[in-house]
Amino acid sequence: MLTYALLGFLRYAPMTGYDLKQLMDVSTSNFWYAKQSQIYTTLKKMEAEGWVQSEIEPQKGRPDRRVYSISEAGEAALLGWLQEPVTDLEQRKETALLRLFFAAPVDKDTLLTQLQHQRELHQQQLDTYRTETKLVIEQFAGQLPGHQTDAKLWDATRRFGVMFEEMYLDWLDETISLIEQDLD
Amino acid sequence: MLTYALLGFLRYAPMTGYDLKQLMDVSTSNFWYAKQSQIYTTLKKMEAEGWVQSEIEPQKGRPDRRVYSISEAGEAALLGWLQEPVTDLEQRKETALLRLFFAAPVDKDTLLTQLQHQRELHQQQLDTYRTETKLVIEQFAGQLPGHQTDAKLWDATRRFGVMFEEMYLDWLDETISLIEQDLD
DNA sequence: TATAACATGTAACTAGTTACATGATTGG
DNA sequence: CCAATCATGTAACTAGTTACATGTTATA
Repeated sequence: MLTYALLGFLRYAPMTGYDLKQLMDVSTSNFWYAKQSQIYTTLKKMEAEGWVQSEIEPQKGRPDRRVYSISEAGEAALLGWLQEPVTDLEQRKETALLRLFFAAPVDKDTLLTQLQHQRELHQQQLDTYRTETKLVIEQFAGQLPGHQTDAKLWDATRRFGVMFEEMYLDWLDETISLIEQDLD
Repeated sequence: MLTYALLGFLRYAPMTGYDLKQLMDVSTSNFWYAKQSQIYTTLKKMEAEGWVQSEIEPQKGRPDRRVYSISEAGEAALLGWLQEPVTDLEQRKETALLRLFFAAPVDKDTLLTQLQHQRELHQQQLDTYRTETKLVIEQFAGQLPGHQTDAKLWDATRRFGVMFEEMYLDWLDETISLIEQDLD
C-alpha cells in the first residue's frame, strides 16, 4: 500500500527516498506514514516491478542522490488503484480503546489521569491541524499552481483530522464524566 | 499488543484460542482484532513467557480443546500495561484518506460513487453499533453479574464507535458537497 | 446433501520496525 | 563544539496474513 502513496507523490515530481519521507511527514502522516528504511526497500521493489526508474545524481561530500521517477506502468497502476471500488470498511486498531475496555481493575484516579493526558494530546493535535497543517497546504498550493484540485482534496483530508479530533475530545469528555460519576 | 488483549479476556475466565477469537469478534473487533492463526501462535509464545498455562481437555470426534488460563505473572503484566502512562497519540492508517489525497486525476463521477458507497457502509456500521453491539454488551453484562464496571467501560468503547461513525458521515457529506460544487 | 460450527495447528510469506553503519555540512 | 540536516542503505527481527491440512457434528 505504501507503494501507492509513493507513486502518488512521484506523480507530482521525481524525487529521492529521502525527499519522499520528508513530504509524507508533513502531508499524509496523519493517515499514512512509513519509516525511512521501509521507503528505501519499497522503492527498490517498485523499480524491480517496473513502476519507477531511478537515476543517480552525483554529489560531493554526501551520498549520491538516487532520484526516482514514475513510469507509465507505475502511473497506470496508481490510476487503477485510485479507481477501485470501495468494498468494505477499514479495520482499525485503537490501543487507547483496548486499554479502556479492560480498565476495570485500574483505580479511578490513574484512569482519569490517563484520560486527561490523552485529552491534552488530542487538543494539541487539533490545534496543529487548524494552524500548521492549514499553512502547509496553502504553501504547497502556492508553490504548485495548477494543482487547485489537489489542494482542495488535501484540505478535505485535513478537515477529517479536525473533525476526528473534535469528536475524540467530545468522547473523552463524556467518558471522563462517566468515570467521575458512575465508577466506584 | 495482541498479548494484552488475550490476557484481558483470560482474566474473565479460562478459555481456548477458538473461544478467544469468537469473543474478540463480537466485542473488540472494531478497535482490536486478530486472525485465528495469530491468536494460536501468540498464545504459544505467551505460555513460553509464563504468562498463561494451558490444559488439554480431551474430546471425541473433535480436536482436544487446549484451555488457557492466566498466571500471576500474566495478571501482573496486564495490570502493568493498563497503568502505563499515555505518552503519545496512536499513528493510524486510513486508506480512504490516502486515496482521496491523490484523487485529482480520478473523474468526478467515479469519485462521487466511491464516496457514496463509503457513506452506505458507514451508515450500516453506525446502525450496528446502535443495535447489535448494544445488545451484545447488555447480554454480557447480564451473564456476568459483578462486572458492572466492565460493562460501563465496554459501552464507552461502543460510544466511541457511534461518535466516530457519525463524524465520518458528516465528513463524507461535507466532502461530497465540496466535490459536487467546487471540483471540475 | 451441503455448509456452518467446532477445534487445532504449521509453513510460507509480506509488511513493518529497530538497529547498525557511514560521513560531510550547516546553524546555533 | 554539538546537534541537526542531508543522504544512503542493509540486517535482523517482530507482527500479521494467507494458505494448507484434518475431520466430526449439527443444522438448514
